[in-house]
Amino acid sequence: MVTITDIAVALGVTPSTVSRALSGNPRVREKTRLAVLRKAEEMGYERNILASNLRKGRSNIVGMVLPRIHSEFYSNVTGGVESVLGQAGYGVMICQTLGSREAETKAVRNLRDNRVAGIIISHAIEDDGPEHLLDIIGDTPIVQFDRVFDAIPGAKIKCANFEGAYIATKHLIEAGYRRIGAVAGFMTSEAYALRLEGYKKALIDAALPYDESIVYLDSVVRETGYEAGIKALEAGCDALYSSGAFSALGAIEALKGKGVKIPEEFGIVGTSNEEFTALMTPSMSTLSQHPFEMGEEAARAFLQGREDTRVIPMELIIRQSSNRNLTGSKII
Amino acid sequence: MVTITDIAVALGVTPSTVSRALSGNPRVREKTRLAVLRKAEEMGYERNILASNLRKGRSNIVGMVLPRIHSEFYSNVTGGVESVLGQAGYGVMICQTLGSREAETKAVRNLRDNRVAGIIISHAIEDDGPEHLLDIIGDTPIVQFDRVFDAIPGAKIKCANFEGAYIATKHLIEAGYRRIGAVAGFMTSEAYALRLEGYKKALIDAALPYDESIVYLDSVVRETGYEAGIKALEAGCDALYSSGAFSALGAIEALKGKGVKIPEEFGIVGTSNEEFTALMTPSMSTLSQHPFEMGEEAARAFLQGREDTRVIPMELIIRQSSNRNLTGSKII
DNA sequence: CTGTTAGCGCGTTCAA
DNA sequence: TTGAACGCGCTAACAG
Repeated sequence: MVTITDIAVALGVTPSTVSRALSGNPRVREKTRLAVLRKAEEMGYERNILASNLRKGRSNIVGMVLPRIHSEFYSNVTGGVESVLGQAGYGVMICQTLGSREAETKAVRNLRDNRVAGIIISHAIEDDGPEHLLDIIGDTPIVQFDRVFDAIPGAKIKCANFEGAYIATKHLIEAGYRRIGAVAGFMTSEAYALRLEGYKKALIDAALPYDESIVYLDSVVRETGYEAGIKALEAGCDALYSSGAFSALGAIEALKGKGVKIPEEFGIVGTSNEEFTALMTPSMSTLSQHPFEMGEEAARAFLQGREDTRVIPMELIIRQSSNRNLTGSKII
Repeated sequence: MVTITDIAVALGVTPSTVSRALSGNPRVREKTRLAVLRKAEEMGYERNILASNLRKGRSNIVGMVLPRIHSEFYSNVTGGVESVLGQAGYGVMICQTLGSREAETKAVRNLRDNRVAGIIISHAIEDDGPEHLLDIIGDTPIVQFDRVFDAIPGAKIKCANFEGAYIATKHLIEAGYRRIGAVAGFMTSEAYALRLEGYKKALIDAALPYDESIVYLDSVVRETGYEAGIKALEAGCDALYSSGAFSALGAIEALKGKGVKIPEEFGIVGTSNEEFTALMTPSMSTLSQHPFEMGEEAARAFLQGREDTRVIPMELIIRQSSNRNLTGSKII
């Protein structure tokens, strides 16, 4: 394994000069720089990043902490992060928490011990606050996305949850639905709480009543969506906005099972543009969170050392499940 | 930041002893070991992995090289890898190649420079051989999965491509279909070539003719699947086995567009149990590759230093798209 | 612009 | 069973 010292002796200079030339330090003559580069190439030199990391006290790796990697949303965010950070010469190390606060704590501590250059994190669903992290992150730059805690310093990338739910609900209203329920998720999550607010605001702006009896607060999975669909029907609803995609799927299945025609008799919009939403029958209208772009943005926030909060707009993708009497919106 | 030297002075011993005690070296008195451990705990010592890595010449990170992370298959493999390696104290660093040989070469070189403990890789679709990697992997342990090259030493995790395509085709035959075409993919990929062989064998075993005119050699994407569906219909087929899921989707769309009833008039089985296959209408029968298990197996191969080849069975999941006259198979 | 000096923190010799 | 000493390879401060 050839080192900078080898190059240095071969060239009759010191390791410092070689190091400078290799790392693009301007305090080195152009001629020397070229000579070093050529010699390094010639001798098949490969920088020992481990040594470099130790010397600098920081690794060239950014840790990503997320509930799970095998999900449409998280895998796309990760893809976006990797594409930007890889370009910039950083490695991306992933850690799954499976929604457990304990696993998240362990992952962050492990990353801290690895002296990672930064951490990009979306908090575990179990988290009800940032206390378990505050004392272990130290001075590691941290970028939060999607599920964020304001009490943790650093950049934050959020979805436009309020605005998204607002335009989704508004779209249902414009399509002529009048009694619109919501599969809203747990209010311990800021994201879900904001979506519910957006839904509420859209109703109020349209002078429609906000009725808590048709707002279903539960996890946004297929089963609870199914139940919500049944209940909404019994409650006389003609539409549902769902804060999840799988819960919207469950609702559609429930309604189809009851022989209800979608979108003629009942309209549905889900959240999160999972692949299946475009391929099912009827295809599902959804709010896309642009996960890949969120990942890119998170990576850029890290690279630029930003500390601000950015909001990524949601995009309403209108498909069959709500496409009745359409008035001037985007169809895909 | 507290170091082993800090602990050593606090205890009146040398850093060597502390190092030994901490790393479980037996050449240290039990009493001393306990004292060191307690002191380390008390002082909030965290081992500097960077220094440890440099000293050992190897990092505690395993690199994963794959075409892209945002796919059902790869994200699940990655999930499996991370869950096993995370447990074992390794970090998982991901690198996307987007199918480019050049990007793959760069990624592997980068991992080598990072002195990773090992590499888990599925080759880029552009790769037509392992030449670009042979001279840069050095002595890094390498585990290949799915798209593998036998010329690269080390463990290999393959799908049971031949057997999977065989049982899928056999299932179509047993369901009563008689002229079964294939959307077969490019033969430059061993995986696709083996699937075609399995398809062929099933036909021959059932005394059905193997007809090259209804074998469509093209990429297995939605568009080519659509075209294959049209052509298969014109060629008088009553079923298709597809080596991809999206190509099978395209074929189903083509047939539905032509008013062909599925599965009554036409049967389809796809490969790769993408989430949407269960949720579309009609739901698609598929071969599941068990990607999560493949990832776990790849990780274990690395941990155990294995060099063998293991084959993960495919599972036929029978859904609506081929569920006609069913004779004793599993339905989900 | 280049050299000198001095570690980063740990693990592993060798010697006691 | 412990200590002393060294160096993994690189970078940064300081000096010239």
